[in-house]
Amino acid sequence: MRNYSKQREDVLNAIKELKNHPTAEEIYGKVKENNSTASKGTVYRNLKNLVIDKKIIKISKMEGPDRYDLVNYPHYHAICASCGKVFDFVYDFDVENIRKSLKKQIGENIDINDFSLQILCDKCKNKLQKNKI
Amino acid sequence: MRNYSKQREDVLNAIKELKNHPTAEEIYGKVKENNSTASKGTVYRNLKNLVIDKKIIKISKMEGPDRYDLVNYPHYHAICASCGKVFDFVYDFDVENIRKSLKKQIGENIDINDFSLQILCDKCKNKLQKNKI
DNA sequence: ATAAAAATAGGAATTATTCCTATTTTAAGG
DNA sequence: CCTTAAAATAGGAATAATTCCTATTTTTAT
Repeated sequence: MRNYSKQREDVLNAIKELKNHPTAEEIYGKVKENNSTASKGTVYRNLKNLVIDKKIIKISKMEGPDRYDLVNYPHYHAICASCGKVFDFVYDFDVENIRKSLKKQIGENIDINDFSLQILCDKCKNKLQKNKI
Repeated sequence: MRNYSKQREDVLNAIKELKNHPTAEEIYGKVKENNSTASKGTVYRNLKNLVIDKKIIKISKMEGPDRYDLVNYPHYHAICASCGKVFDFVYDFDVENIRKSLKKQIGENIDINDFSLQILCDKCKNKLQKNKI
């Protein structure tokens, strides 16, 4: 594993400090607050690299910018399609079996980095019911 | 269930015609090609509504705009964090059990609309190995 | 020590998404 | 069938998010 550049560490540290799924913009802000030289391009590049390296994952919602979260303990995200609320949860997915199944279907021995669930939360379910959407 | 507006159907039809995970822009293009009056705002609004209604799902990658796919048969998506390649796959997730687990953890009886996997495909794994990233 | 490869700064350029207002359409009630 | 309120839309401006570009710096490999 190649050593992280100063800037990549700055990005990772910013996420650690921010907590609660910051956006790229918020991360860039924190990075600058910490007097890192990292430019916006560098932040985006390193967010991608950190995702590839499984240090962080990206959380995408139906609205607003993408968000990022540390991979510090094994948890996943369930994201409401309607209101965008993100629920952290733990679950023991049978990763090995899923990987085998994928191997069979696509012929590749991929690595599984993350699961995410798109859901409808109670509040939104009720509201949609009421509005008959 | 409220009837779909003409425009919402136009958006859904555009996705059906396009196949292969079109972007909002591509969908808007197709919608216009089909002489729908739908504006861009309408396309985005209805993409969200169609996701909430489980007619389509959104696919988010590490780069490029979000993409959409029909929920026509039960399949999920595994997305390479590095190259963005999307693999369709079928898997029998134990939805009921996952839902129960979520109920216990977050106290809500959410609906699960979709699963998605963030992965590293073989090609990218090898390239990263080679480059020691 | 040196050359090649990779990463960065700085910010411009582009692209994606949201938002706004006036208008039109739909739903509900009498 | 009217009437009114709520919801959805058109059109496009405004905003926000992301990518891209060039010159420079840093790292890696030899």
